[in-house]
Formats: sequence, structure tokens, C-alpha cells
Amino acid sequence: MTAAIARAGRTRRRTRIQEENEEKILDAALEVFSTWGYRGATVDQIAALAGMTKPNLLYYFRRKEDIYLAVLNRTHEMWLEPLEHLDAAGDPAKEITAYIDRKLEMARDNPTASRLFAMEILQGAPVLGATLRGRLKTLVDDKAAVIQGWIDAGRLAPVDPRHLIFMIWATTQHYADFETQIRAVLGGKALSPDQFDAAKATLDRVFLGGIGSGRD
Amino acid sequence: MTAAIARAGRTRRRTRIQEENEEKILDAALEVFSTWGYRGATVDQIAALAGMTKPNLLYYFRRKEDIYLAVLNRTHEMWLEPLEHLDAAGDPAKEITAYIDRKLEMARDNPTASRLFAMEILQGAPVLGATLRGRLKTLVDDKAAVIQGWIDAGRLAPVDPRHLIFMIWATTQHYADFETQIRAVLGGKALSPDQFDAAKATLDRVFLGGIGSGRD
DNA sequence: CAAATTCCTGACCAACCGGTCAAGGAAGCC
DNA sequence: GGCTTCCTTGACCGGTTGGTCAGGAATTTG
Repeated sequence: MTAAIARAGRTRRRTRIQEENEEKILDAALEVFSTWGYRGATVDQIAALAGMTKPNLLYYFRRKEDIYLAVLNRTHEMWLEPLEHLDAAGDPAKEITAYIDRKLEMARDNPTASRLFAMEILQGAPVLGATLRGRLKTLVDDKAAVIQGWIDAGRLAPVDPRHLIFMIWATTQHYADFETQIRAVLGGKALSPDQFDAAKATLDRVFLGGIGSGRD
Repeated sequence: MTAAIARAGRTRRRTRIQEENEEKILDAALEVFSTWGYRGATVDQIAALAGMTKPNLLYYFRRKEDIYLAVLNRTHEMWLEPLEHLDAAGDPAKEITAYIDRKLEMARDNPTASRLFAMEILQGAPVLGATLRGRLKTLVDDKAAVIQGWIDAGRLAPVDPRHLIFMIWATTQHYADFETQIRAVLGGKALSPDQFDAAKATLDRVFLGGIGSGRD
């Protein structure tokens, strides 16, 4: 996927050095784009963080846009994945809790990826727009039907499945996207494991209390 | 507040034209900064949207940074306000529902303001950092104590008050900050009143179910 | 209406930005 | 070790960006 963009068709072989440097570049680009957005980021900045000169970086990715596309492509699978695991055959409460926990772990382990998507969407999703209206919409429609099925069977309180999904996205991603604010309010430097446990406990409890066990 | 920055001490009187043009500029700046962030936005862009030339804009605000500060200052009171209304003397469920509804209305009526803060925080809160660690932290500490009081009195399920507040921020602001994504998933162009009602109903139900009426 | 003040603009500037290119240096291969 | 391919870099380029400035136009004030 990455290789399809990076240095596309410019060398005969794909070398070890290419592999290494493209990874360095994409790591740096993730950091820079997720903080400054596409327009706010500079190629120099990315190159410096990747430990190389600008012309050298542009030897691997000919254009700034190519870097952005590559780093978005590299992370967007990871983005859709957790929801795909929501299993109609499972226990509703357990499935939803597991989904929340997976998403929260992603926010903890890949905060920059989360922020990159936040940036992309704040800017009107110029790149991911089509994916959102396509694959993501299909996926949400699908899983909303699963949740609606649970509700119809009386196994879950009657809530709008789509807005429930939005709530889960919002609350979990918040810990990555707004980390600066959360740190400021809670005090301390980084979000501690304790604080993540507290977040997880609160989310589980509110969501499960809010939708648990149906019929009312 | 704005006048303290704009054209500070450069004219003797404060004129009608100053008032009008500074407002035009700040409206335009809100739009542009909230989409592109500080670095991604250009002064030309803001000037064009405000319907004036760049030198003319710079006659009112000498530097790009001054515009950014002014537009953040103008909106950040509005930001803190809804939480301040949370009243220890009121009924817990009613107070929290009212808070959620107020924040959701703010996201609906001032989505660009919400996005501006999201941008600022994604960029590490270079300007608002001090405010977050100061006024906002104090406010949250204060209101968390109120909620903890309700919990101790058995009028609310035992949840971490701070993380509950984060959840409310996350879910309500999500409808402004990630509007593009929500529109993509729900289909349609703008978020309809119906969809806002559905969001409100879902939020009210999940939060109230999740924390309602205490003791368990 | 005329003087004082404020407002507006075109022309301009230095710094920065994305991107190119020629040429030398390092790896890989036989 | 020599040939081929790949990697790296300094110098450079046109366009954009934030910001200045001199001077003319509009507005306010007496």
C-alpha cells in the first residue's frame, strides 16, 4: 500500500534502505501532520524529525501530498478494525464493553493516529471523505442493524444505534485527541495507567448502565 | 478584550468602522482558523473572507498572531459557561441533563467555535494552555466536588466525576468537531433537527440510565 | 467647508515553502 | 575490484506568506 505510492516505479528493486527510510518518514509525518494538519505541516519539519534532508525525503516521496496519502492509508485500516469485531452472535453487553475497551486501548496506544484522523476530519476530510461515505457508512449501517436486533429482542435498552456508536467513538477518541486538555485538568504530565483505568471503568459503567439489559 | 489587542493605542477614538471591521475580521478568522489551524490559515484567506485586502486587515490587527489571540479570547468565555451553571442545590439528574442539553445546543449553534478549540488543543494548546491549567481546572475541580457530593448522598451512581465530565464534553462536542464524519455516515447534507433530537435523546438516555438514581 | 484624523490600497520586501537537478558517494552484485 | 544501481546532498528556483510603507481617499469634527 505504502510502496504503491512511495518511489513508485523509480527503482528496479525494493531495498532495505527504502524500507527503513520510508518507515522513518511515515513515523515522522504522522507526528507532524497530526499536530499541524496538512497545510500547517512543512516538508522540512518532517525531514528533520526523520533525520534526513528535504531533498533526500523527496527522493522517497516526490510530493508532500504523497506522504500525507501514505500515512493516512497506513493507519486507516487500524481505524475501522475494532468495530468490525462486534459480533451479532455474542452477548450484547459483553460485545459493547469489549468494543469500548478496544477503542480506548487504541486511543492509548496510538494517540497520534487518532489525532491525524481528527485533523483530517476537521479539515473536511478532503482525502478520507470517500472512504467515510463508502466503507465506513456500510460498516456502521451493518453494525447498527446488529445493535437494533439486540434492542428488538429486548436485550438492550432502546437507543438509536448510530448515535450510540458515535458516543463510543467520541468518548474513547477524546482521550487521544484532547489529551492536552485532560492532562491540564487532571494535572500531571502524561496520562497514567491509573487514569486510564478510571476512564475505562467510568465508560464501561455509564454505557452499560445506560443501555444494559433492555426492556423498560 | 478584543479592543485591547486590535489596533491597540493606535487611534485616539474607537470608531464605528473599527467596531464593524474588527467583527468582520474575527468572524472570518473563526471560520478559517477552525478549519486550517493557526499555521495552515493564511492572512490573505481571512482578509478575502472578511471582504477586504490584506493590508487593510493588517491595519486592524498588526499580526496574524493578534487575530488568533483575539478570536480565541472572544470565544473562550462561551466555552466555560455551560459548566458554571451546574447547581449543587438542584436535582442531580435534572442538572446533568440540562448541562448535556446546553452543551449540545452550543455544538449545534456554534460548531466553528468548537472546532477552533479542538484545533487549538490538537496543536498542544499553545495559547490556551495556561487557561486550561488554571481557570478550567479550578472549575472542573469545583464541579467534580458537587457531583461527588451527589454520589456520596446516594443520589447518583458511583462514577468518577471528572471522567463523567470528559464524557459529556466528548459526546457533545463530537457533533460539532466531527460533523463531516457524522454527515458521511448518516447521509444527507447538513445535520437535520431530527438528527439533533435523536442525538439528544440518545445522550440523555445513556447518561441518565448510566448514572441515574444512585445506590447499587 | 476646511482641517484633522482615520481608513484603505498598490507596490514592495525578506523569509519561507514545495520541489528540481546535477553530481558525488555508498551499496549491491558479478 | 569494477560495474551498475541506488542513495544523498548543496545549490537553486518560482511561488507564497507575513508584514511594511507611502500616499491618497473617506470620514469625522469644529
